[in-house]
Amino acid sequence: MAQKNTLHTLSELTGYAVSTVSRVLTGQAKKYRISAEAESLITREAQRLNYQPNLVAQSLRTQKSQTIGLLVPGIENPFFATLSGIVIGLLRSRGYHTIMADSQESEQEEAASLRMFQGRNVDGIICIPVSQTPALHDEVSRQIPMVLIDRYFRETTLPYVCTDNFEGARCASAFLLEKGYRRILAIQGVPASMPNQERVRGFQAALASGDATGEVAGDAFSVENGYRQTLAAFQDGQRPYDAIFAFSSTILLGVIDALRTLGLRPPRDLGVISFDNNGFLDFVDPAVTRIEQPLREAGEIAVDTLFSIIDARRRGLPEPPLRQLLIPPTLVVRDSC
Amino acid sequence: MAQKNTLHTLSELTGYAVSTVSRVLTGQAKKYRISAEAESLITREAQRLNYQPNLVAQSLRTQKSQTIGLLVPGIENPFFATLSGIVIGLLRSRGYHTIMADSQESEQEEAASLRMFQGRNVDGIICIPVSQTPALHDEVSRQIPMVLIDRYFRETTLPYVCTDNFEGARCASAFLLEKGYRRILAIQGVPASMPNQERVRGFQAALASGDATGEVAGDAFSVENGYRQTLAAFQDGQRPYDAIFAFSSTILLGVIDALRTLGLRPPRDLGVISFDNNGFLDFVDPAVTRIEQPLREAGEIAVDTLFSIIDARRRGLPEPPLRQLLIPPTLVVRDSC
DNA sequence: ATTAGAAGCGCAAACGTTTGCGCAAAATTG
DNA sequence: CAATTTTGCGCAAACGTTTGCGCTTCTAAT
Repeated sequence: MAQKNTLHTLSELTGYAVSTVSRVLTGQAKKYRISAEAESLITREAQRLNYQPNLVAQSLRTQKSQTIGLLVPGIENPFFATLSGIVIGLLRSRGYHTIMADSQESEQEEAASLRMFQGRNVDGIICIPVSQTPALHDEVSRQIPMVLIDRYFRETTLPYVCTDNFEGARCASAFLLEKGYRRILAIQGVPASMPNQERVRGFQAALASGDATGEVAGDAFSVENGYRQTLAAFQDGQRPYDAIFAFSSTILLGVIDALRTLGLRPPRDLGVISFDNNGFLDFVDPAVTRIEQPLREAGEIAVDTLFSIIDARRRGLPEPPLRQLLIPPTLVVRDSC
Repeated sequence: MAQKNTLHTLSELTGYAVSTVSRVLTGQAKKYRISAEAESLITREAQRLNYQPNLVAQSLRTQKSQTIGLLVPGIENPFFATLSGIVIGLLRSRGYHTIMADSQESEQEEAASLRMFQGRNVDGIICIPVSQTPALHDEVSRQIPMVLIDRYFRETTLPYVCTDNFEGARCASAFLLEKGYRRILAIQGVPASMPNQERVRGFQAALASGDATGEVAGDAFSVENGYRQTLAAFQDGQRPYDAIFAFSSTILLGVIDALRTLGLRPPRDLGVISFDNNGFLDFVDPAVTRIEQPLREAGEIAVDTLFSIIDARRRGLPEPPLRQLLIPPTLVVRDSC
């Protein structure tokens, strides 16, 4: 069985008190005027034993954990996976660890995870919210700095950094109209989520100004949903739409699959446009015209914002100005419409 | 500022001792014969205050954490992201939380992460190893149950569950040969990693039996690597190979991209085959023939194995039989060769 | 009327740190 | 040489739990 080395064992081995050992190992030797002799003896012994401080005890004592909680609604979705990867990397480069939770789009799970974060003394939370009301988030964020990413609440005092989904959807829709499409089917994701609502709004705003018609269907950011909705719309050889606007790349895959089943081929038979960045979209046949979101930038801003709050609270300073940001996405034109 | 509720505050509010409160809230009321009256009062008050036990203190005291450490070599790779998602989900369904670390293919980072897991009292570790020698892993695993997934050490007493990469690569190569391809370029990932080495072996084993020739190039599981190697191989209009075997879906994307640049089109101009499962591969033009790995099954076995060890150690039982598993992958035939 | 057992609960130690305070010895000063 | 300061380090409390043990009080049995 491996050794369980504590300050106490080091104390016994070196003959110095636990407190002295602690001060040496936390680099406070100078500050507390520990002799060079003691310092080198202790560090040497710590090296030899591969001493690893018990982070749990440390955290209990200092009320910090060098850990950030990351809450996403479904890690299996490549969009969230990519975003998570970016955030985890950024946190790591700041010396912070990440504890991940997955709410699976469930408010229950979300609440449980937030509570768990509280109980774990995480130093901050980055959250893609699922719930409709910010009550719990507000409460938790009074104790632990939190910033929202990708989704946000309409009226909230929580900082957030999200894509300007309204503008993105408007822009995508306008592009379709410009290309001459007139009957557009938008296949949406989770209807209650803010990005989705904004995309619906953007879609409708673009339609409002012209003579085109549009409809919204669907209920999940999933391949299945894309498949199902497309099949349903084009059943019996009908062609009620001449373009499809998929609200995510997962939905898009379902659409493409369904179109193949139906024997329809974009852009010949109808136009297709999507949301989300995903390198794979360039390799789909045909390469998909899409709205790309600045994920890395969003991640960076979110992490920055989070740490500025953490920092301010630690030093007892007033909270930094509330940062609520909508980053404009960009249209990437390819061959699908 | 939000309330910081501890057993102590509940104790004061209800008039019962901290220990009583603790026992009630951990469901030990019967066991310790706490009166129904006390129990209901305490639970009621805990509800009202939204009491959330301090998991850090709990963990320090009980030496458990309800947390598993997950170490991957690069979360941005969709393959690892998918696998992570599966594992996180499985752990969650067992009531365990996940703390994720990313070694970025660096031994240094890997070591730091494993030490971090130790310091955090995680109850178990699931690891995709990066290091070449199992020394540290062996040491850590004496203290904390660990199972390897996806990659393993050649001679190790650590349990693992991985794809049978030799067989997968052999099978893919054999398929190419069968289709008549004779000059094959294999573009590999991280050369030192076990799956990669096994794939190289499988590739060479398949070639050995016939009259075909093959070469191995590349050094990373990345899109760039695939792109670079393909371009380098086919420069100056040369056609030294009639098929490419990409060792991962990321590499594959680079290959496809390069082929487009070069004006070559599979399967007409040459055959292409890949490793990895990734739903997107069906939507690439042309749909990619590939070796799919049973990710979910692997995740399930890994988690099962881990908990069987955790369980055995907790109850002081002997370790369960060492489980070292190679799961055979499956060939999925599409249109790229 | 004593006593044994049960019922109901509290004391205090322990988990491994960090840190304010204090104390003795050595060094410096007047 | 006495008084003061500096040097070097240890004591013990605290973070919030869990849990072995033991202390009362009550009931019931002898």
